[in-house]
Amino acid sequence: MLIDGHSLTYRAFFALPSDMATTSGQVTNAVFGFTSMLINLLRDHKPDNIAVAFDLPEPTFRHQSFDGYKAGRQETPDILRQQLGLVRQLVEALAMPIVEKPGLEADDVIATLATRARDAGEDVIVVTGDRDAYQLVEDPHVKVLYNKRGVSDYAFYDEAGIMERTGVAPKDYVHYAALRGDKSDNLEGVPGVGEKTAAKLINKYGGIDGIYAAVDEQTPKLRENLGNFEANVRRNLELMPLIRDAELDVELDELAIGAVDAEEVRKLFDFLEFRALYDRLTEVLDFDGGPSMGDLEVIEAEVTTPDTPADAAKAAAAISTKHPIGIAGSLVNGALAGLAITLDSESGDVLWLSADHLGDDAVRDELVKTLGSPDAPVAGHDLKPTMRALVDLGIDLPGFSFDTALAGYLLEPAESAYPLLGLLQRYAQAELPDGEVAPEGQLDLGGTAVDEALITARDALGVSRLVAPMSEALGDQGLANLNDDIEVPLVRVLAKMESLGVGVDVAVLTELRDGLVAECDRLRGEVIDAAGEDFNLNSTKQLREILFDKLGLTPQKKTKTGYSTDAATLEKLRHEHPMVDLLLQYREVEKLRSTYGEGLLAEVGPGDRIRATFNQTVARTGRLSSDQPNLHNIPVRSERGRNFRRAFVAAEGYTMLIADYNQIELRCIAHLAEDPGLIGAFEAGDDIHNATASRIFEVDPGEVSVDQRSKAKMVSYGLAYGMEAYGLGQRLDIPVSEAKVILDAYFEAFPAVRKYMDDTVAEARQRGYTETLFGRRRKIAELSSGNYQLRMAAERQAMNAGIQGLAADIFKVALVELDRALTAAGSPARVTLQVHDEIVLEVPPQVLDETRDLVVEVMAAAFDLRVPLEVNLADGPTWAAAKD
DNA sequence: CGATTCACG
DNA sequence: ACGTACGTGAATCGG
Repeated sequence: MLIDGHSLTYRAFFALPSDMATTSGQVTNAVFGFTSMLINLLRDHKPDNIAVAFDLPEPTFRHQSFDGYKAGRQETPDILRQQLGLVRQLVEALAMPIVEKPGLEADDVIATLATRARDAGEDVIVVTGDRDAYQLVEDPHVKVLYNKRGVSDYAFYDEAGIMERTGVAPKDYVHYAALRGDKSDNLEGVPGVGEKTAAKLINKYGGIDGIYAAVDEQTPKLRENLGNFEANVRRNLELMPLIRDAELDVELDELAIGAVDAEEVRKLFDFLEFRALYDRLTEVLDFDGGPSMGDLEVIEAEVTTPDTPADAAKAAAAISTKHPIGIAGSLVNGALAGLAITLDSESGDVLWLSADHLGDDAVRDELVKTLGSPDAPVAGHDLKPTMRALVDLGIDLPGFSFDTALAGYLLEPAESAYPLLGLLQRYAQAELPDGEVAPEGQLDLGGTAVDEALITARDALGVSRLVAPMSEALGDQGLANLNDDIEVPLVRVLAKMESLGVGVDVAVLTELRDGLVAECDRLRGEVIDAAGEDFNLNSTKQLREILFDKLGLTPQKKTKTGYSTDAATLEKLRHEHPMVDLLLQYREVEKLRSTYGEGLLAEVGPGDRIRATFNQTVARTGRLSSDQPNLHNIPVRSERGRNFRRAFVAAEGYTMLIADYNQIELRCIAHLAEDPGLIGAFEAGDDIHNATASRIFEVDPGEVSVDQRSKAKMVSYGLAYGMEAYGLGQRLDIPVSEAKVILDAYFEAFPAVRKYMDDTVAEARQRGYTETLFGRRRKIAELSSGNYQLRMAAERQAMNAGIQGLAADIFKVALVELDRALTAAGSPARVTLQVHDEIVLEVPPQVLDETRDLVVEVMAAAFDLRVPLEVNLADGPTWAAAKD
């Protein structure tokens, strides 16, 4: 068996997702795929002898044919090149001969070995994803196992197989391929000659010489093409035959599988975290590499359930604060039904406190002393909901120091969820037992079934086991500071914010809702009148039929399911029919009615306050997100929508203080790009859009028109997203050509910005991920995609990640520091909301002035950028106080 | 549950 | 020839 290591590794790389990586960040998709293929080959074909060949360029000078002829190939991505090294290590550890020679490609090595083996009367299987190998099948001893795609899709070709596949005999394959050319090797063939024509010509005339001897017999077009591109064909005919008589420093009888270095294999598979593959390997190769790595330790908890509150208090007092304390809460409607606390993570002792016990004052007092100590290293998995419930009980966790879900997010921000079980398998090689625990007569302990206690206890124990390995993984990736100094402290700040909630004036909200309901009904009637037919205005499908079929309006753009009816489209159709304008009004009012009117009212909780959730592990850039309800998209841009902010009110005896960063993302760009023009403008405190417009349009700052300023503003905003001329044109409603002129002028005026964008993309492509200044990583896999669309989208993500991510990191620091400063000052002011670059506080009017100073000071000092961080302030009885 | 639309930074 | 700005969450329709 002769394996083309290069070709199979390539195939594996492009077949498997490149976000497959070890906990320490090494991408492993190609090695994984190659290893899996290798194991299957050994299992299915049981070769007596084997060799793996790799490409090896000329060490000092470049071979003529290497340069020109491979020039069209895409450069090997870094994350693939690293893996080629790992594949070699793997093959070496498995004691399989590697055959290669400087200046030769793997397929030449294979051709030489195949020829020698054939001459020695051996049967040969060539395994490759390279079609050049077809030419080797001319002898019945040689067969090709051709990797069509992926890691398991092969075709096994003998002579007849090649005939069937290509239409020519293997001995004629080179002539056939010379006509067709080879795109992947950048060899052009003859235009208009494809699979069928090439086979027909070869079979009729025997070969290239025969074809050209009889070229006059062809149709005029074909004759012309054959004539014009004869040079291509002759060159291909020179380059395509594989070298069959290379001098190699191995003999056939050396190609045996040697003694496997069991320890080396074990170490390598361990590093690559190939547990399942290791088991598969031991099944096909006989060696003793120690116990299977697939065996996970099963974590079993020993639960202590105190009988009386007095016992519970005693147990709570005995909680040791020496080692990581894993805790897990059992929540019912946001309230604690029980709390599991690990006592000894080694032995598996876990204390279970039921809701009854938690409600006991003596128990609570002891918990405040132990768990509530700043020295208690409390850890949890997605602990914020539990923490919020504990805050409600008056128990704070100042020693809280680790959250496994949060750590999982920092290590892999692209995951959609971070289940504890998955983290245990991945980072601790352990799992929790499954199955029912108390099938009959479930003991009732303070309102919670005993199996709930056991399940929660296991979670707590699992957490305590994860702290060490996950801390190490964070350290390895340079994420320790981000975790310890920002994300973990932020959990407590957010828990407090969520627990407090934001005040709502239900009367105002109801009035708004009622007004919108009435207006919605009115507009619906008017739209239907104008349309001349009753239909469901909320159905885009029905609306499409009315607009484009019945009324014959001009379609603008298409979606997957038909013509679009979005606002940008309707805007353009306004003049074509009176119903369009009414429909736009309806859309606006209906959105406000349903999402904000009905939606917010449904979320109002005790004390007329809305308590949303601020998710810390959702946004892949490091931002927070908000749900139930989403308080990050309360209307502000339209007059009518802004009214909703009047319904968000300060509590009795408080006033609202709203602080937001001025242009934080643009400032991040200025800092990251180190653009002198941008930095200068911010340092001078200029109106940044005016200053930008002045530079783009080359007019004095005093002469900038309103139109120029708004264009500059749009460019600046689009910048952080990697906007292109087309997008700018769409948004400004100007021709793409004009948009391109503006964009070019921008990059002319701020050259460092373009350089930053280019460098960022290049670096991300090299490493496979982006990194913010704070070390926050985000994998971006598609940067090497062959799909243009995917690749461009990935580039925009890469450009945006560092900017949005830095702004998010700075904001989080500000939030943590502000909470700390307010606590240290014993201030009665409190944070009730955050919206990406805005912090909303409730402040007693007596301390308003000092709080304003404190907030500005803390926010401005959150991070030292090359430009100042400016903070805007506003205050008033409602959230609507802020006016921009 | 995917698709569409639209609210925010 | 195609598609075209990043990141979210909620409401609604319709298969």
